[in-house]
Amino acid sequence: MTTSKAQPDISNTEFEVLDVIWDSNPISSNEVIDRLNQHKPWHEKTVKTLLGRLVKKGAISFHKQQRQYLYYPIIAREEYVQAETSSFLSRLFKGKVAPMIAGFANQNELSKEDIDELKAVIKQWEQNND
Amino acid sequence: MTTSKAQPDISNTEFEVLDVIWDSNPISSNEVIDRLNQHKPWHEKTVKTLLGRLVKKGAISFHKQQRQYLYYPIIAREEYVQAETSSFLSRLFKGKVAPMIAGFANQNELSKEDIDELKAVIKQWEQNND
DNA sequence: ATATTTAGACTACACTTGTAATCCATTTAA
DNA sequence: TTAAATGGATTACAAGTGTAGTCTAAATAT
Repeated sequence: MTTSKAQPDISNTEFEVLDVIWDSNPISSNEVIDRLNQHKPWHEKTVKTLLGRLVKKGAISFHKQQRQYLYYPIIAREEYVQAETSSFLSRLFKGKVAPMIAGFANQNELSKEDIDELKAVIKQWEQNND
Repeated sequence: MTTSKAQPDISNTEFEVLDVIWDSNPISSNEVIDRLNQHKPWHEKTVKTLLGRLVKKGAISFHKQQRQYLYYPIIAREEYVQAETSSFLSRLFKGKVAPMIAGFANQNELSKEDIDELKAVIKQWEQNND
């Protein structure tokens, strides 16, 4: 059975923070800040606000280590990503994957590698559904 | 050459309105309202607000027919959809399509039909890139 | 032991978004 | 020809978002 929980609404910036936490956890706010700052010049306070919002939304939680918090995810990346993907596909492509790939192909955004990978995914699917 | 314009940020509700306009245009606000209301119970005023916002954002425009406006899209659906797709894929799948499909497959969300369609897309791609 | 730094909590504030209501000038109906 | 309806413009307003600043208590440095 496929259990699908309603995901809380996670904003774009919140997602970037969450992604760091998915990547490595438990993790302190400072570590999150450091990692983010390799790419984004976000103020420390900003990141902390986002951490707080993610906690409030139930996307992450933490346990205390002395005075600091160590954060960890509550929702799984796979689940979240799958839910987002489904809603994305249904919004823009009536829920069908092939038209999305086709649109991509038309824009010349598919490489030989992508094609090979797609073939592998298909082969895998066929093995599981013979 | 692939010309990619920066798309204005279009909200979820705005997108639904825009989608009606893509579907049939030029179109009056009343027609938009009627079509939307086959699925969404949005107040007339709400839809008009959204039309106004879309105009302000440069996504649509209109010409007057007496006292009414007839709206038409400025940005093309294909372009918009492609831009959204790229940003979606880069956010969640490092820009690669195959992992997205794979995730879908793992959730048992791929039907035989989807697979056949994907194969067709691949075959098409290969013909264009021999 | 005091001064300073630090961690998190709370507050701020403009902008966007969803969801209309009100205002005003025409059209249209009575 | 006066009243009502209609179309668009303007205004409203709470919740969410991006982006911090301030407050407060604890830890650390001097």
